[in-house]
Amino acid sequence: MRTTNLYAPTLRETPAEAEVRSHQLMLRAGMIRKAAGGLYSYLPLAWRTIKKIEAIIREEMDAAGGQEISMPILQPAEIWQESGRWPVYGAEMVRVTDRHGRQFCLGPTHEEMVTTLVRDEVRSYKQLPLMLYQIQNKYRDEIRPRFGLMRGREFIMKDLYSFDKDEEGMNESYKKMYDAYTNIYNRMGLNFRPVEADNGAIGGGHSHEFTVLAEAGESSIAYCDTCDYAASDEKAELKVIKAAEEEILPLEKKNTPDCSTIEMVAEYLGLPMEKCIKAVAFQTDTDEVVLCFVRGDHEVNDVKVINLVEGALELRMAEDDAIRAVGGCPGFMSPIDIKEGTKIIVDHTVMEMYNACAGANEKDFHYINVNPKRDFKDVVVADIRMVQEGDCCPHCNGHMKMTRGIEAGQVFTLGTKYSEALHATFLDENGREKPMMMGCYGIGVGRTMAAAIEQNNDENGIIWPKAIAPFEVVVVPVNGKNAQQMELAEKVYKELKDAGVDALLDDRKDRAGVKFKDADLIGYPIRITVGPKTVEEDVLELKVRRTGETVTVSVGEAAGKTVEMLTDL
RNA sequence: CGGGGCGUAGCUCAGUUUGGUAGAGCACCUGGCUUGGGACCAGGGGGUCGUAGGUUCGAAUCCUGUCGCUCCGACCA
Repeated sequence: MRTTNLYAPTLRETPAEAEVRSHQLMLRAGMIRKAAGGLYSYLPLAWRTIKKIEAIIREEMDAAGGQEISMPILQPAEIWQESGRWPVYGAEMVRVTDRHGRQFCLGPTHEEMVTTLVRDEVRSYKQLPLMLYQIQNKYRDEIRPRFGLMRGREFIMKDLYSFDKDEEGMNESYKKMYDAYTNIYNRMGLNFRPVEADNGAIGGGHSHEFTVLAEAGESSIAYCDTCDYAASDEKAELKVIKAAEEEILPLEKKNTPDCSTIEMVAEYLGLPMEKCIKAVAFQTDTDEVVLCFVRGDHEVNDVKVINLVEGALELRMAEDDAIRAVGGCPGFMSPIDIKEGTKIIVDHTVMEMYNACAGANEKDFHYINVNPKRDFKDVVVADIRMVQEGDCCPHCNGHMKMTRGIEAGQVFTLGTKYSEALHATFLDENGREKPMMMGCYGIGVGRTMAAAIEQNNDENGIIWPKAIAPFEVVVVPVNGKNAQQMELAEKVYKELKDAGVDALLDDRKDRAGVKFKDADLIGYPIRITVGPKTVEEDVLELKVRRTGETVTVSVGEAAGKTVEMLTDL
């Protein structure tokens, strides 16, 4: 490919609409252009990278036993009604009506489609396991599309669905996909972590998010500095923290005027925050009040709370009246003296505290010498706190660190949620009808590209990992109007192509600076410069984008040396 | 959907406070000159100032509606 024949309009300045690095750089490098909010055209450079990412995904999916298919994007409402998701999916689903008044949607995901595809053909356990995947556009009418390709309304996604005859098989399929994903992200050269994730409403089973580590990431993850434990902050398990044993003192009420926050109480009474008990009151979607208590220096993790409250789908902060109705006093709450039957959840670390301070359920009063084991009645004890940097790892003696990441892929087991709803059943060895055990495994392709840029850039532009670079090497003749330089550049370019290198020749007649700036911006892993010295002394320069390292070789050695350097990158 | 910000040339933005002939840099076209890090000189093309209405002798500028973009929040791959 030659630059004069490549549609890659680079921008010297950063368009105002782009906030994050990957978005800015993709626009500047002439990779993408916006059609409307959350909708983008992929120009040749971006599309080459997308195809390289897809190729890696395909190889690993196929190697793991997956078979590629393609299912409709436009999907009939019926199958969604059958699974029960037509009404619940909400405004996020793009719905369309055809000329006959039939309803359809643009698929936000393909569980219904693939399950109905399989149920009509698979009858016997002998036809299982089965793994089908596709790389397809998906549609979600996001409330707020943002960050360029990171959160669009139309996005490219690889989705694989596994069908097994039993749980054991499903777990095997899960393991295969987990390993395949690990290979995929390793091959792309990305720094990532498989992170234990909360799969909330989707139901039990395993779930990992493959998170590319980057500061601009939307998800906050916690990982152990010693073992390989990593989890989303919402999911991270926490050990009980034992407090030093103390003599148990009698409960005492203290006047604490206007001390409605932990900081104020702690300061007023001269106690450290970890001697106080923090109260947070929630109300469920059915208006049940749930009182939660954690140590003063901790935070409540509402996802853990939701999972503990039967039937609750969401929580909001409780209204003051609702708190009073169960005997609590906003700002001065404790589990003591709360109306019987009220749901009270106490973090397991709180139960280990001695002579702590907690609200007295009366305005401007707190109790001191609260001893939860003695004083708390009818409470649920559980892990409900949010992980913090420095917490002990639940699996080893290490400590937790926090970082941010971009969720680029996710794997989870579905069990029989869709196979039951859509009657995807088979006959087992004993002739009994059973629903298939399913799993689903997604990779956001465009998001992965954005994540790669987010993780690999500097002030001059993108620094592509070679496996997904739009071109591996760019050959730049310093003076495009100098026939001798052009001739040598052509020669090097041809030798690179012959050696199997994915090369680009910058044959523009622009000044050298323009071509160098573009090369840095677009981020080709290696740049080969052909200049006057090449003509006069038979030497040219190979420059590594990431390190800035340059080596000088003869024209004849160029292709061989490039191949060698690419191998080491 | 709640809360901020912004819509003026292809891009980045000035001009809006205090109403009076539409601006700059970059990009683009022509010619010259130049060629190892986004040159230089000369000439040129390009905007119903998002849109609809109102106030005014006169509106990019003031008022109202509306559309779009963007950031934060709730939601999510």
